[in-house]
Amino acid sequence: MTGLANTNGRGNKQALVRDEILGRLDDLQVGDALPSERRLATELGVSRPTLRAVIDELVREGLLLRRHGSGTYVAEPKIALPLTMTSFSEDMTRRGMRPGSRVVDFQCLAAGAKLGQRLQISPVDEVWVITRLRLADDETMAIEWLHAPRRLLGDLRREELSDHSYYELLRERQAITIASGVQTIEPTVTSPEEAELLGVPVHSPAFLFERTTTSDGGEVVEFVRSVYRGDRYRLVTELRPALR
Amino acid sequence: MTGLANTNGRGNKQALVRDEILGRLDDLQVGDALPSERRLATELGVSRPTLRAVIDELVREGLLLRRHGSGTYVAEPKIALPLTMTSFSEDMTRRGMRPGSRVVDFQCLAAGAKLGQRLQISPVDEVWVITRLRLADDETMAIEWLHAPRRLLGDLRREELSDHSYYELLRERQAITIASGVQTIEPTVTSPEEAELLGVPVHSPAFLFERTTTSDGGEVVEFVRSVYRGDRYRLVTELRPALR
DNA sequence: GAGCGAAAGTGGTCTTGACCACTAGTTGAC
DNA sequence: GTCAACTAGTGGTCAAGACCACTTTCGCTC
Repeated sequence: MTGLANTNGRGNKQALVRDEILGRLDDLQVGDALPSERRLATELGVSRPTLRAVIDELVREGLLLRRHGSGTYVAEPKIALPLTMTSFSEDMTRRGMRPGSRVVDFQCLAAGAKLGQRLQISPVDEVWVITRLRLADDETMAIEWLHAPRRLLGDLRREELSDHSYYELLRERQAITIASGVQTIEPTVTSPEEAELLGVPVHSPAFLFERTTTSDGGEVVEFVRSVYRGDRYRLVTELRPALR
Repeated sequence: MTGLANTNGRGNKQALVRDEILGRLDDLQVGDALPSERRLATELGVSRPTLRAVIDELVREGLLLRRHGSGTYVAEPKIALPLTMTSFSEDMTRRGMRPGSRVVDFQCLAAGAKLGQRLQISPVDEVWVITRLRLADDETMAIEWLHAPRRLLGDLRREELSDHSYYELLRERQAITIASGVQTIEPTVTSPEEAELLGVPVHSPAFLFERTTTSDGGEVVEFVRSVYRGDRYRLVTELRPALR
């Protein structure tokens, strides 16, 4: 899935160490201990402060946890919590800001196992992956990666993306109407690639949104992953009467 | 407002430096430059890596921004974005987890200017400030600071807080019914105090919730500030038909 | 076998120093 | 007045090292 890599070719030692540690995490269970910092630093050929900086990141991201005097351990996964939301453009307009959107990349790929599962298609089926920036008053506020089964859109030209929303294209081409969806929101920190696109420092607090949307015929029509700047964003919820 | 301090008496150099910089920020405008790192380090009597660690935090929190080769500047404030939400206990129960709540502190204070404004009372009016932990299966998931005008609750005993929700107390004592509210959600990182209460490392990603709730008579009955663990939480939204 | 103290191991904090990469300001030539 | 080159300033990355504080393990004694 594009947008997830945290080593965007800069190849500095921190990035390389991070890759290495993430690779090792694949082979570990929750609760397993990593080698000690001194040992890992030696093994990976970096200084201990450099290693610690990377482990600091992974701890902040909830992947690792440290215990003073004991060790560094693989952390436990997350819990879900529900709520609802309106669209970016609508919100920006309501705030007297001019919403904008810019496609920075789009390509067609085989779905693969994970994305195939999310979209409920075969892993070999093709998927459009569209990378867009969401702007308000010409400032980048969010990055969005839209994944849509190719069979729903057929061949696609960049101009079509600029001139129409995905939902409009679905309606026009396939007579498909959006019915419902599920979205998750997590706090995160920006990767180097995300930081560059958003114009913020690396490892800044941010919102990570992931949304799976279903048509009224019951099929999954998109999976969207977005990163919203935490320095320029907060969510506001209108609370309903008879709060529990 | 309790819970905001990020130096909980540990008094290490990073905490002291952080206080000092935050103090200086009070006198600066958005866009103003801080003194250079080398200069600040000398002025504050710390090493440059130590200073940088603190500035890293403040950058992550969206208070400062750095430009390579240019300087460190006061960052711009945030934008709002709306949505809605259900209660902690309800969610935990739905997930097959046992919700719990524990009062760790409660005291009566004069509101002060800021809190007075939020609660629409005089700054000299008294306010109950109740600090609670929210637990699921005996693990702390969130910290909550409830601020309520004293005149709504009168004198309060700890057992009353444990045996009743605030809303029940309002109904019983004042015949007040909750009508609506506004809540904001931001990504943040945990302070040392919050980290200790939550049992997570300092500067871990977390959700910061702030909620102001109004009765059907139109008066503000509470201001609540909560920090939810980002490593054990994500928000899930059910999206409505006809997404815009 | 249990308990206690010491040692060894762990993470946490800080310093000094070096060097890289970027930006902004200054100066000189045209 | 403009432009290019240079310099000085900025942040960014990394290393080596020391020492503190906590936890775990081991060895010895009872």
